[in-house]
Amino acid sequence: MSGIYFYNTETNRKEEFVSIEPDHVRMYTCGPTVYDFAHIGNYRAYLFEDVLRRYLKYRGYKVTHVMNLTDVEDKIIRKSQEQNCTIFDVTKTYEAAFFEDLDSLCIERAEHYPKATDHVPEMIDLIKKLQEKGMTYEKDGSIYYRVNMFKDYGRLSGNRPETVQAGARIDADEYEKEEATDFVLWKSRKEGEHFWQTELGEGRPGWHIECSAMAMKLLGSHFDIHCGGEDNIFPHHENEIAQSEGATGERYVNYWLHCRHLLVDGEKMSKSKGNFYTLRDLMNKGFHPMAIRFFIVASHYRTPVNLTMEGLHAAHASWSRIMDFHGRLKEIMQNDAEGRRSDNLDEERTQCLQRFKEHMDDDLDAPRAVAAVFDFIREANKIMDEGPIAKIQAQEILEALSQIDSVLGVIVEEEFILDEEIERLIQERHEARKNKEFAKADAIRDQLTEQGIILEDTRDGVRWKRR
RNA sequence: GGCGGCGUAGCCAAGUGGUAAGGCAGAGGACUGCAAAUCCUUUAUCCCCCGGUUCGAAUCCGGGCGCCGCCUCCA
Repeated sequence: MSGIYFYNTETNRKEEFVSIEPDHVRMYTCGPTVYDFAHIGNYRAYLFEDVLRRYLKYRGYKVTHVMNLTDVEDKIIRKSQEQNCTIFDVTKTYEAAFFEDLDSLCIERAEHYPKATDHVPEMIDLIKKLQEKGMTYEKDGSIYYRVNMFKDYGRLSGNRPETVQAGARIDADEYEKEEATDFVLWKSRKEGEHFWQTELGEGRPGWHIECSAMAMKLLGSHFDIHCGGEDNIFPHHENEIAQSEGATGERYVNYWLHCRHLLVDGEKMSKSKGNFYTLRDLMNKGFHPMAIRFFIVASHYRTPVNLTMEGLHAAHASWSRIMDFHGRLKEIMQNDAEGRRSDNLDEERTQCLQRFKEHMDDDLDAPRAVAAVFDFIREANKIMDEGPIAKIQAQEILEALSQIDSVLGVIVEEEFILDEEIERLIQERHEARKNKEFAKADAIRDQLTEQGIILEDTRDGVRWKRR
């Protein structure tokens, strides 16, 4: 059987994935800077990574996944100064919000969420290693990485140091460095800023160093996969390679996977354009988090996704189709009647699972994998329309669906109870229908629809679901 | 200026040499008291444009046009 293929940013090719340790994948993904609520574009990256880790598990790997939390950085410091509080007061709020959002989106927890502020000693060690190798220089108490000392610089992004300088914007950093491409490893203390007292002096770490230090601490100096949004390719990940490999002399990461940005109405999200959405904003507009998840998860991670309200509505409809199918099977399981077994259905189920795997193996081609699921749903519905199927078969399909959903993560098993008032209305409508008082029955149905409860009359009685 | 990516129906989106998946929306039909759900039929003579290679290209090559991202701390 063929293996899994991923598009590696470093080689610009799809490559067969081979883990360093058999059956175990070690991956690092760049997490949020907890200075504000994350927006839906940020979650695209986390959702892509979630599907990646879920799929690796689906394919039998044990996954050790590390996602960092950047909790010391310019914007955090600025906010703490404005609000006259510590950086920790700022970060704890948004960190909590971040985890709440992960739960809303059914994003699985990574194995580790290291924070930068907890790993200053590790960063210091790494910087010292680079110093010993003569790859750094100091200016006014700050320490810089000398990019020219790393001959492989530019391997990932294709930006060679000499071309970066050509047309790049003028360095806006307040710190002094020799070459435009050099970057700061350690920032000397500034008045009013949070700082650490260390053997490198008083100051705080630069941004890139935290990922190298924490990744290598938790995953080793050479691991399998590193992910992030496309904007991380340069300079962040390029610099991570330079730091890590510069210090260890070993290869840092085998596969670099990056997702494209999520656009809003064709444009990059920004506060000034007013097209900036947090997950909470979209939920307040009435979108179910699973519809939002489906919208993103069913797109290909290497294609820019354009978020529109129309698109979200379509995603909700598609997701409902899956949920309806799931509900239909659950209902069969609960019915007393026993149906017949359909060989065709077995065939369709097997084929669906096979196609799902085949497409996900091909660089996580979710659009095609999802199409296979819809094909199956249509065929299965057709067979079930012809007559009841055997319970055991419904059970098998539910199991297949659950396997697929262990990757997509969009099926919610909510066993919620209707409150008495609604229960009473449904009963009242039932009576009205029996007496052919259709106007009254329809009025009740409309009323419940407004409350988000949809009624469907079937041969076996009324069925209800949430919008 | 440098690096990378994209351009397929009303919308979203697959397809990288063999004659256009899938979802949403729309239209018609079956079912229904009416709906909903479900099923059936239907919706691109054609894949941004122009050349070229080929028996054959949306798919490869060359040249345009348009759009997006990155180029120092934004996923």
